[in-house]
Amino acid sequence: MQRTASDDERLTTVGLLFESAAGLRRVFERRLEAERSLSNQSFDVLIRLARTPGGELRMSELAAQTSLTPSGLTRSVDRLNQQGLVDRRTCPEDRRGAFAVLTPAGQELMDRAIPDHVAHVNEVLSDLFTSEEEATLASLLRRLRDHLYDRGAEWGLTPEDTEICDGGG
Amino acid sequence: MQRTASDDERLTTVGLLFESAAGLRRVFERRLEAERSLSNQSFDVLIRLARTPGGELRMSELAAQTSLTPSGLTRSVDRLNQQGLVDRRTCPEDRRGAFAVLTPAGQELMDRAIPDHVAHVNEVLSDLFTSEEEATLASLLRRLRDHLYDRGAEWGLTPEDTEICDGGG
DNA sequence: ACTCGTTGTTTGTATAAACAACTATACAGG
DNA sequence: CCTGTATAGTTGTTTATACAAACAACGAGT
Repeated sequence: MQRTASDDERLTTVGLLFESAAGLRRVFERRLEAERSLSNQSFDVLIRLARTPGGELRMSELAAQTSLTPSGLTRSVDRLNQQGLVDRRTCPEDRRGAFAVLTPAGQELMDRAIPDHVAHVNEVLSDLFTSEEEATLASLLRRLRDHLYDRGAEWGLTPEDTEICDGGG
Repeated sequence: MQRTASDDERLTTVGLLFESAAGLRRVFERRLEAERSLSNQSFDVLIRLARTPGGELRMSELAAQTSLTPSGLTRSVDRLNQQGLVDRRTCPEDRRGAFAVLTPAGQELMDRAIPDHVAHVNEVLSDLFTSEEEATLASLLRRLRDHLYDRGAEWGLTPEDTEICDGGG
């Protein structure tokens, strides 16, 4: 195997990636919980609905986008439904299928939550990277992600493990 | 707020970071489960014990290093104990305390698992980045992690959220 | 020694997760 | 049509997680 960096550098880089992701996730989690009483997962579901014209998506599509299992999504939507943020709508053309659809309350919540989230991301990352550095980071990470997702099968990942959900977060 | 990149670039970068970390985590998880019947979490606990002279660590230390809650670590060590990989040893100087210590079987397992893991990391990342690119990525991620962990309190993180566990993987 | 407050770890309880089994619907072939 | 098979979602069961309470042991001050 051709190595372009030492074993230790590699392990450290991977460790840093995990720590950075975990740190960011926790920061956003806290804020969402404190300000909106929303779990990261709920927000992830809601933001995908909010970004879809009509505010509705098939359950299976939503499951793939959020990296949730079908049963996980069913229960996540159950909870959101109990909170009055999401409704189910049976698909007219395929009566097996169901749409998850934002309620007016859910839409209204996200109309406020999304700009806040964007501002929060900017706040957390402000003054940390130059524009050029940020572009470099994005480019390197994109290559890593694409590499993992393109060749995922070689490393034992199933297709649904490699669903890509851009802009998520 | 001074912005050095557009909102969308920022969100995309964050999304890429999450997807990269999730992808890597899944790849390692599959391999560890398939070849060693070990969860990522178990491996994380074991690797820290294996890297400690004597192969033992206080429960609280281990919890901090693995980002597990104390109760989570208790249960994790319970499972490892049932598998015969870890034992508990009461601390002589402070009888409240307990050490988690690798059993011979656990030590032997890790003697084989760690080199395999390093090889796997190299395999997954081989031919993806140049040495220079990898150094750049590590440097940018380090700044991000340090930024998050230094200023974590501002974003609502508690001290134990920001324990640093280098080389983890 | 006795009490008070603190610390390290474990346990009780509720919430959430994954996996597999199930229901209902769709579709394809005879 | 009728049957077999695949697909969309849901539900049952088991397992893991976090939070808080319990417990045991330490240390300081009296």
